Amino acid sequence: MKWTDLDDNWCPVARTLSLVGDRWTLLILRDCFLGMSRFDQFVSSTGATRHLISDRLKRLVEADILEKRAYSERPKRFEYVLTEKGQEFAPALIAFRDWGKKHLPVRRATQR
Amino acid sequence: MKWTDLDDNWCPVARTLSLVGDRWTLLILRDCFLGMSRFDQFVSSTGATRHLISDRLKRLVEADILEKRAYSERPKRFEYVLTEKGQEFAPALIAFRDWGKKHLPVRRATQR
DNA sequence: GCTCTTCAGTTCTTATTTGGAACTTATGGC
DNA sequence: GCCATAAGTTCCAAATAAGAACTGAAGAGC
Repeated sequence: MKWTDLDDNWCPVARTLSLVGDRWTLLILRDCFLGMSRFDQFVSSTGATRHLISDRLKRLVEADILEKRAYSERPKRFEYVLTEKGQEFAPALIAFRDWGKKHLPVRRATQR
Repeated sequence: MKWTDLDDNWCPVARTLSLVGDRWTLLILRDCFLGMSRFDQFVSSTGATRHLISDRLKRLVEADILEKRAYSERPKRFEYVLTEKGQEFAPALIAFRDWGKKHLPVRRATQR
């Protein structure tokens, strides 16, 4: 079964996962909440390949979670900003952050 | 970059994702919160392959999010139950559920 | 005893997705 | 003319997942 097949699952958690339940997608959203909006920012911040970022941004725009808009006409340059639907995803990321802070402390250099 | 490389990222969201930022892992956790605990239950409930479930359960046990314990000695049978660390992941799933309920309504048969 | 069923996996081969790096296109600056 | 920047796309190799069949231990029914 493919993960996109979850999009009409009875469970709202599964439907949500079919759309954003992927590390890179969630990292892109995190970046948006941190104020980033441009392609190359996402690439360097997440460490994902350009290919992946390109694909995930397309999905997010299609799902109306991000909006792609031109901030420059010549040369053509775009930025991605959270829609209201996207903004409302904040509680999920906050829950991830809090859980990570509590249960996954950063390992120190001495422990590596 | 591989996703497991996120485990010592400065960002708690990224660290959390390196552990559970994968659809099947999150679906397994959802099932645990719904009261499921056995291998075949996870397989049929999530629709993932047995291979995947096997792999993800191993990770979750290793991360101390689930505990594997025998509920029968002869024949050997196991169940997987949430640890306290796992229990505390609930807010994230609740956020996913609420967002999905609000923004991703189930499509009806007539629309397919 | 023999066959069927359940559970908790493992193994196998094939298909899909990712990773990594280079290339493209449009423009601006020096 | 040459280099840089932004936002992608293209290519091939490597890693991961899909799907189905197989294993092993035991119990239930006949």
